[in-house]
Amino acid sequence: MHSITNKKVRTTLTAKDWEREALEMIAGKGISALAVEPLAKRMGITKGSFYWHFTNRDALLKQALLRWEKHDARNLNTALGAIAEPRERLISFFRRITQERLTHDVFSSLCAAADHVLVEPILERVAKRRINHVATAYEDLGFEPQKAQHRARMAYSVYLGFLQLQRQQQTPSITSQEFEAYVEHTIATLVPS
Amino acid sequence: MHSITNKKVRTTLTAKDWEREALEMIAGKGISALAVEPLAKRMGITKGSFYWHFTNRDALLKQALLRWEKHDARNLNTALGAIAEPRERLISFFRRITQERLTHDVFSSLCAAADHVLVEPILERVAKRRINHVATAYEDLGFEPQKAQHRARMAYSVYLGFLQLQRQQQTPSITSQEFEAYVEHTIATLVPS
DNA sequence: GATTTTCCATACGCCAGAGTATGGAAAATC
DNA sequence: GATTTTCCATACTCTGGCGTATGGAAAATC
Repeated sequence: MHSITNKKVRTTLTAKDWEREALEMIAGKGISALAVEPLAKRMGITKGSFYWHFTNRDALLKQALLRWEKHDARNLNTALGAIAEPRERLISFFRRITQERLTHDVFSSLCAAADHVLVEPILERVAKRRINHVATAYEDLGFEPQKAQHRARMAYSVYLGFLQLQRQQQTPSITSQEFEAYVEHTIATLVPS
Repeated sequence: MHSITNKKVRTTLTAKDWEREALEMIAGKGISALAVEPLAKRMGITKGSFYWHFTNRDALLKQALLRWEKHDARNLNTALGAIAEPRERLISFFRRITQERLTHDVFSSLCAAADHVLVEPILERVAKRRINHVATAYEDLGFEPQKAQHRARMAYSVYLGFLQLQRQQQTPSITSQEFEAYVEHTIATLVPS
């Protein structure tokens, strides 16, 4: 009944498989490209399967987004929450821009569809979570709560703006030293030494 | 032959009229909603007219985008280039975020479609133009060219991030004093006194 | 081993939007 | 005032994606 989670062996698909593939699709082509027939083709299967696992397209989207959000929240707490030194915590937050390809590509695609009914609440929660995370780091650095909140929102804006520029290819090559210099500059002006 | 540019009188439409309406549509519903039949309906007319003025949908989009870009470039030079004091020039740049509804709504919609083939080059040129504008302001403030460029890119990122947050309704009400405090904070950290 | 349940293939109907074809009215031109 | 151009309406076709209906094979259950 339950599928064997082996590779190579063609086994029956689960809803989780569809959600994973959906996120891949979103990361690559954006949420508007998340169509069930093309998705099925990518998985070497037909629609028939999909509509057995999900009631409709939005159901898949909803589930996939929730899965992504959980992953992101967990990510924030483990990878970043563990760092004690607040300055390091902030820097690591910005460094993460270049890590975790899939997760960030999905996020970038979601930002591009911020007005979508199913996407908006996700982005809202994620933003609140992340900004608060950064804000506490600033508080640990001695900022008063209000200032910390402002600075955090601003830092997060820089992050969002960076993603935007990345999508328009206005960002210097990610490996170049020019990019490194830029990152150094923004860190220097955003987190006080 | 040429239509009378009077109001009230139902006159024949021009390509310019279509472009204007297209920009309104883009500002309101995004570029993916720029469909010719709905657009025609909004103008109280039918497709037949459209395909007389344009060869296809992309032709309209292209023209509308070019028109918008020109307006934006002109806007940058007149409204902002006139300000002598560099600090004021920068501040005014950020203030403009809340001005010029239509122009900015269009820009916001374009950012959401940054990966579109026709949109990307526009955003690229506009970004380069705006960032350079800000960079020279920073240079006038005494920044060395490299630092000025970095700071400008960062400032522009803040602007883009703000637009993003605005699209996800994560921005405090535009009229509230909380918002004013936030703006003051970002200005304070972005432009040195 | 017969039956039920799980999972998927195939074949449909439906709809929105793109683009085409054609005709016709009104205005401009002669 | 006859003719040509402009500009638009109407009526199609075509495509892609959504969702449904139904049948069938394989696996699980009895």
